[in-house]
Amino acid sequence: MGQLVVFEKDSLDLNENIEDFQVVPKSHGFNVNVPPFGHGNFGGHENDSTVTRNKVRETLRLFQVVSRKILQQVEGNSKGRANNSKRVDLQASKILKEKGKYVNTGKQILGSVPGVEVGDEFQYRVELNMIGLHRQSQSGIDYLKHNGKILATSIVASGGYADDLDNSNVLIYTGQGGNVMSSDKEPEDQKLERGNLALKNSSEEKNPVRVIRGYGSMDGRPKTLVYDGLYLVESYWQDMGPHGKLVYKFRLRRIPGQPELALKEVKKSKKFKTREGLCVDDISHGKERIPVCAVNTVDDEKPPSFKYITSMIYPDGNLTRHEGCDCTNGCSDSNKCSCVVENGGEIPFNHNGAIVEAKPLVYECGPSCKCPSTCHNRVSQLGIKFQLEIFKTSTRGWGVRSLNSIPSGSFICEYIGELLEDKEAEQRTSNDEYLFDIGNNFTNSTLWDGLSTLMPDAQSSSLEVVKDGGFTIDAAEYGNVGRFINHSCSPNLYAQNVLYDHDDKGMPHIMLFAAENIPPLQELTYDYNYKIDQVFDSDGNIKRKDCYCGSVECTGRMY
DNA sequence: GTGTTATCACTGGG
DNA sequence: CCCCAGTGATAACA
Repeated sequence: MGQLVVFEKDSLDLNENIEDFQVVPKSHGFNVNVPPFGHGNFGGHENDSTVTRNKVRETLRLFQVVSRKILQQVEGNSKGRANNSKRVDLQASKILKEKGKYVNTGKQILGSVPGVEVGDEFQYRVELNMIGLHRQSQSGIDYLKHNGKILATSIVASGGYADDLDNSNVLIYTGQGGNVMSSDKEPEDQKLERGNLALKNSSEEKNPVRVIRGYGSMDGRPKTLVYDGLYLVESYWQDMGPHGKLVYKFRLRRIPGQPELALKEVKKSKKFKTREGLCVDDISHGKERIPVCAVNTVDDEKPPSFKYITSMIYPDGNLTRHEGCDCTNGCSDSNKCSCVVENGGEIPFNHNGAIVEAKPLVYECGPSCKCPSTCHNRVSQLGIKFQLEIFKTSTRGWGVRSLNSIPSGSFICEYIGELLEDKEAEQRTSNDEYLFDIGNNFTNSTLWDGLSTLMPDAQSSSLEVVKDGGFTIDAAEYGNVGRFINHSCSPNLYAQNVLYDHDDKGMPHIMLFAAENIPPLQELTYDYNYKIDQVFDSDGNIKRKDCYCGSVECTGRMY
């Protein structure tokens, strides 16, 4: 057996890494894989690594939906039996493990993990475990044994100790042990064993160590874990800890050549006000609660002009008013609240405002309900929550991205414009780019394949499917930020039909929600759901449009 | 194999 | 917001 590990430049192959370590002569040092930035949708080739990427995304997406469903039950707006445990993360991960949805389950991996990219975000430690990024459920240092010697594979820097979490490429990490975290035991000197020993060995062997950083306070609720890439352990020493006992300290330096974290880029640009310099102006002209900037670093083009509106324009006539509920003390009672009943007995959102799962149609409480605007059954009607900006892409015109991290299930924005009957839509000459065909909007997309096998009761049979109403939303002249969101065959958003102010099921509001955790500056996309050779012009000829989303699933044609 | 223990979790209450 | 105790699952270790 040779030395350690790791990855020749072209050996991203998952199976090789799992079956056994590759042998690289020590003198060559470590050849580090630098994965592409973002979610790997751009310019990818169909090979094992992109396939693995999709598996990782699917596993995480399923986990997020399942954990939200369990949380929904725990929060008590459910008819189901109450579950005692509040650890929705652990319950959800157990289900996925039983169903064999874990990824990278072979031997532990030193270096990059297939399918995981710098900047990927997570909400729970167990997510790291599910995809083989960091196996320890609580411990911050993960390691493997190779030829009788233990080597660190990954660390989680959550700020539980006084670690240096600044924006530099250097991280000072405190070792484990010594009863530092437990209050009921006497603190003692940390020993050079377990994780501490592994980091020491990694320092000597100069093998790459994955770093996952936690942002947000330990007890403050919103916490995000971000995969920060590969580091080398430069040095280690003993230091006096805050409790008067010796602790180990490790200095890690980020390996150059990896993409910068978008999180840091955004912070930096805000600090130096460069983003304000990029921002042409608020395209909503103050109509959104949060300004929507336009940035263009590609060319001189200005955003196209249109009239910004924040609510749908309906044709003259008779929209049936939504019959509201009479709840004055919360809308959680599945029997009393008529809106909850329409949703199949459960509020489709968690208390933090995340949608639980995709449904054919969601009923929010509305203007004719007696409940206040703080009702948990009002989410998408309240407008944009994230700092969105439109930006010029290199191949697909303008696109939309967020400056904030977006947790899976979050509401993004409505697709707003003029509602037209399809007859009228055909007569208009609006650019296809700014049309949304409501009939296309099937929620049973491939995004959620596999969910039903995990949660047998996932879809209640009583829910109606939106009929093909023959309506189109035209956002060419009047619209909102939603008109700029591009299509992708491998999207990170999905379109959800919602009713709250009227009852016409054929023309629901089109609300876009996050289908996964989305890092800052990653382009937001959804599946336009066109069918190839099913789009016609006014003369009845088949129309074609090429797709440039660049994802593995992309057929090259949008329609 | 099987029991024991350590662990930069997580939750909810005060 | 901060601190704390109670409940936990997982993997390493004996």
